[in-house]
Amino acid sequence: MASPPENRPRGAGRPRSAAADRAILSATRSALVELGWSALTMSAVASRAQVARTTLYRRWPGKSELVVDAVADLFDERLELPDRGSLAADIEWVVLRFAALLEQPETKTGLMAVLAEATRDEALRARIRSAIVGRQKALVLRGRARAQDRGELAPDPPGDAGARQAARTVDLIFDVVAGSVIHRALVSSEPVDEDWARDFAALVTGGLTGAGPRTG
Amino acid sequence: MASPPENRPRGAGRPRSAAADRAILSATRSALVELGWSALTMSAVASRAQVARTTLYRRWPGKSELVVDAVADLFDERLELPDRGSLAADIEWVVLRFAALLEQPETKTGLMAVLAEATRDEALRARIRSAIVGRQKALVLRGRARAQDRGELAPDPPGDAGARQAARTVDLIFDVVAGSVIHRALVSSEPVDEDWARDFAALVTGGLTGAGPRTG
Amino acid sequence: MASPPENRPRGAGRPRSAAADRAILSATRSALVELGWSALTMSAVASRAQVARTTLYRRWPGKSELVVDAVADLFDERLELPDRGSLAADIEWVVLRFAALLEQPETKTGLMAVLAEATRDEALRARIRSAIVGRQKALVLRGRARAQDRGELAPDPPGDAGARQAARTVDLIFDVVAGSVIHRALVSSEPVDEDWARDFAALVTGGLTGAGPRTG
Amino acid sequence: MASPPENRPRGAGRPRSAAADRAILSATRSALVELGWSALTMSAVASRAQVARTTLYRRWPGKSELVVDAVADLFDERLELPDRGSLAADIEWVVLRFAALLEQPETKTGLMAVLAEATRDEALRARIRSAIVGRQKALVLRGRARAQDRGELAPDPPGDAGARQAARTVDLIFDVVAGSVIHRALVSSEPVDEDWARDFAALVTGGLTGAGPRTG
DNA sequence: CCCTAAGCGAGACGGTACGTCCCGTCTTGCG
DNA sequence: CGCAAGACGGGACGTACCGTCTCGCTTAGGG
Repeated sequence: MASPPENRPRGAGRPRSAAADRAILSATRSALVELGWSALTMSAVASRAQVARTTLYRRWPGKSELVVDAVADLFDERLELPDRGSLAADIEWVVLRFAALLEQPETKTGLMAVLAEATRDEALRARIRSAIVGRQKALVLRGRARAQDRGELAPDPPGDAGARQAARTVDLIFDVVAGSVIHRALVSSEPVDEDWARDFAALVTGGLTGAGPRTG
Repeated sequence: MASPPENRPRGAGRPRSAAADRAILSATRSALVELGWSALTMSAVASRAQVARTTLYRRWPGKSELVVDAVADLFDERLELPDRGSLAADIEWVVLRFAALLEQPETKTGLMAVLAEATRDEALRARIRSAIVGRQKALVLRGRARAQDRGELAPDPPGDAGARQAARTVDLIFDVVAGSVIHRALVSSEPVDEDWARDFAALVTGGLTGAGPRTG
Repeated sequence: MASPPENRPRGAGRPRSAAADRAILSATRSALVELGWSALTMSAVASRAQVARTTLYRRWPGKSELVVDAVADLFDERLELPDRGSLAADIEWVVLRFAALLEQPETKTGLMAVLAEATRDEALRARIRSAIVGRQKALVLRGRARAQDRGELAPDPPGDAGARQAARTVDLIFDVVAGSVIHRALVSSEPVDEDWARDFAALVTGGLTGAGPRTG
Repeated sequence: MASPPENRPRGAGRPRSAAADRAILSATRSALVELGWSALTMSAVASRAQVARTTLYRRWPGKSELVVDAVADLFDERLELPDRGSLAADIEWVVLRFAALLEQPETKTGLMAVLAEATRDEALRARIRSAIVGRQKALVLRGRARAQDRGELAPDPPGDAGARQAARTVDLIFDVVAGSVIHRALVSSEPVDEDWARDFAALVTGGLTGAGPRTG
């Protein structure tokens, strides 16, 4: 759940309203869709959330951080990976699932804007990774393990070297899957439909089962 | 060369200074690096370019358009693709080449910012595609043709269906290559080094030469 | 002693801390000196008095009232009028005494600020008159009586008309003395020293003993 | 005429609107009357003057300075001193004239507030003296000269000592007249009517013609 | 001796004004 | 007409206080 960091002493003083938190994040998302990043103002969010502007600043340092948290919620939804029978089918499913997320205007606008803002701000980048991107990586891990169980992929070699190699592969797959879908959807402005998903899954599966990355 | 559209009547009055154009675009790039997108102001550009703010507005409608033009220049550099002997080696070379471009702070910041801005603006998105992204696609075409000459990839089937199939594959490869590199560099914040490029190239080559996208 | 009105039911519950009252008024005075009226905030007073902001509001309705009470204390000091032997000497003494009070930064700032605030608020003006200004008038009465005893001034004529006439004169003297000193010290920004006091006393004594106000 | 200092380079750029200046000062005065010092905001002034808030800040650093200039205008009115035939009558006239000024709510509120603010700010105090208070002193000089011509007052002794003595007397009278009237009107909250003016004039004339300040 | 009503600290809350910065437009005067 | 300079109306920013409101914890009487 996305919300401002709660490392406050607690005990003294009136507690913060949890309802306000929810209202603010929700208002941020809807305002983001209607106004876009640059026209999104703290005032707009505040008035939509029926909350004073100061309350926003009490919880978040600025627009970027607020939007990151607001957008992160959207990526919190079900991350289950139903077993579709084969590695290729699993990949297709993930791709379409992710694409559906990027279809939603709020996700699209928010994600890109926040990424752009993060270009110059490593702290923000880290926040994005932990709040949004990182948790998607679990999917890759699960799908890979399942493919190994099925015998589609070779099991990890034992030992430290094997673990390192596995991690490298997971990172690679993750960048390829997420990056390709984002690029297709947001840069090329072409639909990520079933056809594309099938082509993409075939490409990746072929690469993985055929040669696979060579050991460094 | 990026510059403001020149569909002006021409003839009467003092002509616009070409030197100003150059100074402005260059100032925009340097300011973008130092300040980042959001802190980049027209005033800042104007004072760096030793130019009045009015002069900027006479040539570009706003910040986004100015930055797109300024950044586009950077992608105009050499797009040659030396023959490295194999498909995998060619891909590696392209990846590292592109990564080097993204290392430059101006490219990184500018590209992401402009993409984010474009999320809500199809006209801007088109401008980006034609000015920046599109011309990269030529590389993919050339590399693929070369691999077909070498026999690494099957030649395109004849007829319309074959051409469509070829176009689909080119688009796919392009999204995969560009997207993966961008994601690795700008989201995961991990280096796009020779090791990663080799792994990536192996993955893609395996997918292409092994199964390849099935015909829809 | 200045303090918040105590018309509270009394009996049940924890009684208010008298120490807090003292700390608050003292903190108000010191803060007033260091910060001036406009920069003086309830928060500043609270933190100096080691007291919660709420405690202030429980006792005073706002800044003006708090400052009036705090400043009034300063005018509570010794109001004795030693017999200096002549009307002129008595006036000199009063003038220098008052000037010394206005030298103190807390009195100066506080008095003017409170007067300004009172310009639009008759209730506050009344409070000031009764808490601060009014009690100074006793000095004039005493000095005048003494001068009449000495024979420097004519005794009050008997009857109502005489009393009214006496009251008018006292009011006049009071405004002249207080007003002149305040103007010299706070507007002209010139020192109220012994020379000035002597000149002033000479002027007033001359006016009083010579012609004196004619009967209306 | 009160207005922001005009020590700007001049020549380049669009000149400031003089109409705006007038509108702002006038709006300030009316807002001051209706709202009082503390409720007077820059926004209120701006909207009354049909001017952007930034325009205010371009010309004055803050509220205090703006109000000083606005109030100063009111003291710019006719400062003539008609010859009323005697020193006492002249003084009466000046007193009533000044009192009439202080009756106007704008003058009253503005003057006191500005004086209070100036208590802690010598620069502001100087500005007040030069813009408001100082020019009133000319009246005293003229009245005194006229009384000397009439023979009511002794002529100034020649030489430096005489000039110094004259200056001291003028300063004294000025503080006494202005201070007494202000105190009567704004602190005692009593009317400065013809009766009071006559009493006051009698007191001062008596002091001047009778003993007068002794030589230090 | 405990009960209870108030005091008290802390701090969140809805507001409002501040003074600054930038936007995009407009008016100047000089080439 | 281009151009530099800079005023203009407008709007968002982030900060500081305001006066009110909840909290949980003292802390005195009064039963």
